[in-house]
Amino acid sequence: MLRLSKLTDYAVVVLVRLAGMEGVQTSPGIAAATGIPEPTVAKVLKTLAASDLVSSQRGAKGGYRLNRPLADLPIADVIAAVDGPIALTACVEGSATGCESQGLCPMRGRWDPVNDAIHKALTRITLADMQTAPRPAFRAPAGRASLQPAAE
Amino acid sequence: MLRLSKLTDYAVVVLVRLAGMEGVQTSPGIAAATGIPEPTVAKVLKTLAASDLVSSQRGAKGGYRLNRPLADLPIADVIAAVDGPIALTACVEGSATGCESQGLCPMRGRWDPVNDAIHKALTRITLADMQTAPRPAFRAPAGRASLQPAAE
DNA sequence: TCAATCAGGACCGATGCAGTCCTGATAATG
DNA sequence: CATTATCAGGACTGCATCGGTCCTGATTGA
Repeated sequence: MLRLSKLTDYAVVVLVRLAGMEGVQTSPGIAAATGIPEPTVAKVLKTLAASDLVSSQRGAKGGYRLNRPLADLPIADVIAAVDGPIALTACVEGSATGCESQGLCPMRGRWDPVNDAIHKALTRITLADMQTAPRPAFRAPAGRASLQPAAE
Repeated sequence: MLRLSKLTDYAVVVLVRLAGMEGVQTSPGIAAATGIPEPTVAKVLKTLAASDLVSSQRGAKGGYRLNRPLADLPIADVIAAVDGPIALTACVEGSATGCESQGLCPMRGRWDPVNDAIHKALTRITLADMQTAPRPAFRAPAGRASLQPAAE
């Protein structure tokens, strides 16, 4: 459980890749570099652009560019951009009309502290933290420099 | 996203209900008290029993009983019992054979710190915390003793 | 022996996600 | 100005998972 979508995982990979270059990068280019299928990369990029995590340049010589440095990009933002707001139950966030059995459910709103704790934890961790995580990509392919292992 | 299953929500409701009584309680009884359909309650109880969160007494006059007080029951345990281990991606937990593009994925294992943070946050919060959460069910008229079998 | 209750599945429908594709808008270039 | 490369924003489908129900035993008290 608590499984987040693959798209979010892809988004992190794409963003890290995007951070490694100065100019704009195209969807096919990123797809080739990361091994993620091109349509999927395009979809992820569009989603990230909609949330202002990346900027897009249309037309020929266009592409995408990272808006903020990785160290300033909490993973919570990425998850929120791709997977929607971070909420643990369907019964959360002032959806007064969502829960079908409001009168019966004795736990209404009880998940709020849990959600808050998770949100805080996810806001603390940035993509830079994930980039320098202990595990150093044991078989990094060509085109991507091997990351230095960093003790936590 | 990060949505946990309804079953987990039900489990919390059931456990809180279970904590309110001394002796054993039957599935139909809990179903009537909480408004959750009886088969679903039975399923939740069986799952919780499999994880030793509750004890069961078979036969006539049987039922379920809570094993530990709510204050000693972190929400992480409930989630793990109902929804399986807490892990954010499919790429996690030593599944060296799971990821189809190991060589390409530069983020292998990068989610570990995130998972760890979430697990810690979830372990800190117990069911007692959720029971006494700030928000007291803003529209539950009769507290928790609604016996209507969810006409919806 | 009989009835009540849990155990442990199988089973089906609905929901949501992953992934692909299509059509248009924009901008550089010859 | 025409062409081409690229993003924008959908719709669409197949698949997996989950929610929920039900059935057949095993156990135990009366």
